[in-house]
Amino acid sequence: MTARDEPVIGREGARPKGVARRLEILDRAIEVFRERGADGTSLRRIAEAIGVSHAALLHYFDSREQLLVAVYAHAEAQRAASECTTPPTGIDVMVTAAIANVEVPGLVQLYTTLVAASLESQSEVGKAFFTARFERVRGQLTEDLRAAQQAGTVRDDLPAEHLAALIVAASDGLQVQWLLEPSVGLEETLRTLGELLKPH
Amino acid sequence: MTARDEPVIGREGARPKGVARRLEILDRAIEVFRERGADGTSLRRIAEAIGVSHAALLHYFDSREQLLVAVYAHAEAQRAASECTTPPTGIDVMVTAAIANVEVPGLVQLYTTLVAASLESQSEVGKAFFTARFERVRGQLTEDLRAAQQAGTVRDDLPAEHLAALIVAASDGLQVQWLLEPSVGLEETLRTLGELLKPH
DNA sequence: GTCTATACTTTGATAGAC
DNA sequence: GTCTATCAAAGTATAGAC
Repeated sequence: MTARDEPVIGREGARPKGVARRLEILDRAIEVFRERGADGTSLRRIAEAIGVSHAALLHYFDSREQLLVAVYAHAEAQRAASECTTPPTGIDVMVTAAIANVEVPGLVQLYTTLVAASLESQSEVGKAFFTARFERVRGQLTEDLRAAQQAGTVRDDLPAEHLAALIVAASDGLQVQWLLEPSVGLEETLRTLGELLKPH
Repeated sequence: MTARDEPVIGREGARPKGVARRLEILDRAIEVFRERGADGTSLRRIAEAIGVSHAALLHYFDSREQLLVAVYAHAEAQRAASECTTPPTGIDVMVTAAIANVEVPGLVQLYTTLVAASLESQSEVGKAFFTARFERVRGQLTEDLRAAQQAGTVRDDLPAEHLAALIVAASDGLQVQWLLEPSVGLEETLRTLGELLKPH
């Protein structure tokens, strides 16, 4: 996935100038999250850190949730773009992604918060974004796993779709457990999942 | 786990009468969640549904988060108490628990929201509750798995602690994926995880 | 001990001026 | 395109009635 594929979250009919300013705001917002985490991320605090009014942010994003989703999507796209070489096996992708996520605690916190918010019935953008994201990640992982099954590196007696969903779920869930209790051992536990997937 | 073991979330020095009223409030709050989900669960809405002022709720609970954590803890304890017979194998426990959870969407939503909130640095009660809960569930599951490993029903070439953390993470993560996209197949995927755990 | 009334502060969101 | 002004709602805290 390259940055070119990044879906534009927010105003659809944005002008080029507006798009540039939007990206500028997103970049600065990501910096804010990296520095201070995802704790006091009200519209006013973000706006203050960027140097504009909170109403200005709502000029580019229809709601606070839309801004936060755009921030997460942008950060994810940036990280994906920085990885030029895509590792072959699916489990390694998730391991390295989880490790990279956890090195920026604010992002995991933001991700978890947004996923939880997307479960609420009011959430429109969040539900759409994460539904699509889960489907995309599971789909990609399923392909990788199927190839690995044919190559003989992953056991082929279980459906790849299930394994893909399990990997995503385990990765998400372990990151949360690790944030609450670092002794869980994120990397080792994910590698144990990798062992589980190997053929007999 | 019986209801007797339920930790008292909230005021420590509560009198018997206060405890009774507290439980009454919790019972009614759970009803509210069952009926309307966890969408518009502000203190004022909950209070209105119960028939008291929102300030009255804060007489029994120090904060909104404390009330919500108590609601979840109470609902979990109720459900645990209703299961008299504890299934032997660890994976089945998680499967049935996940199925039961998902039948009350509001509870999963509440759980996910509270876990996300507990990651914030301000969260005190939430962080304490979920850290303890994860440790307790992982510990119990680790014991079950170790017994199953010695009985030969679970492969013993991988550490039980890792498997326990994986089961919890997969269960939590899959419930979220299922809520966003029911076609994921919560039960089947969890049973596939059970297959992964079987010895060669 | 229990609860209502009330006020304070912050929040997301909107409207309109420049 | 950006701001100020303003609003309604929310969490929180206090005072006092019973």
